[in-house]
Amino acid sequence: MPTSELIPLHDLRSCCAPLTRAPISIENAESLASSLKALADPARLRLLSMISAHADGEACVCDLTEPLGLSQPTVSHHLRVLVSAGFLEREKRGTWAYFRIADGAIAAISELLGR
Amino acid sequence: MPTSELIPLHDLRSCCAPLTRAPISIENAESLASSLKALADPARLRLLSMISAHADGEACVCDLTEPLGLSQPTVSHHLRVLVSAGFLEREKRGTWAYFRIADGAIAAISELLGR
DNA sequence: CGCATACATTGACGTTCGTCAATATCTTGA
DNA sequence: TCAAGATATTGACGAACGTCAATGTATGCG
Repeated sequence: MPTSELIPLHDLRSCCAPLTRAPISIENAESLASSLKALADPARLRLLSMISAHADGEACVCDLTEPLGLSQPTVSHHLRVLVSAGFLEREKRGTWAYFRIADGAIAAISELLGR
Repeated sequence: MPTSELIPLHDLRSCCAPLTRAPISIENAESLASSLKALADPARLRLLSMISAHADGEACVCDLTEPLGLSQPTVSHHLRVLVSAGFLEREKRGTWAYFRIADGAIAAISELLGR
């Protein structure tokens, strides 16, 4: 099963109105739910937090595995989910894969929910 | 299994800093993930949207079942999840149960994520 | 009281999810 | 070219989730 690509967060943002104004469409509800689902896990929230608090705003898997307390495959899995959802960007430099927060991604969700 | 009560959203709000500043604690990550999980479902997002767009900002189960396209027990289930998470308030009037958006609930999540 | 209506609860079922051990792939350096 | 290290993928397993049919509970009305 290929990593199913989620709808880009920018598309969510372009959706008509805040959640609480007019009835959301089924398609938009599914898109937003997918994005929220990617965020709705303690390990992934901690990963986002750890990465953005890390030096230079980036971190490799090896920086994250031990402090998170999960196995390396599990960490890779969570990072992949976050990249697919558009919350992280991945850059391979040498043997290492560096992850950083995708600019504006979290703000997009935030705006969609609130006002 | 008794409806497990989630940490009140206000407590989430009081948490130290935005997600992207300092490493979030495990406890806070779990609280926030629980709240997000309650939101991360298409049916529940549509319910929130339909309720706040409904006349007087409130709706009963019977208003929601048919437009949502799910069975009455399923709708009740989703509403219970949203009430438990603090996104909805429930008021029983006669035979009907009226639901409305809990003031500031969504904004609390929104603020926690963004900026 | 007894029936109808509105909603909640229970129990079951298939699906999705989080996790790990094992293994595969890729990159660097000797 | 080979070995070592970093990351990704696969496969398996139990837990949690979304859904419904069936049933339970409570409220209002004759």
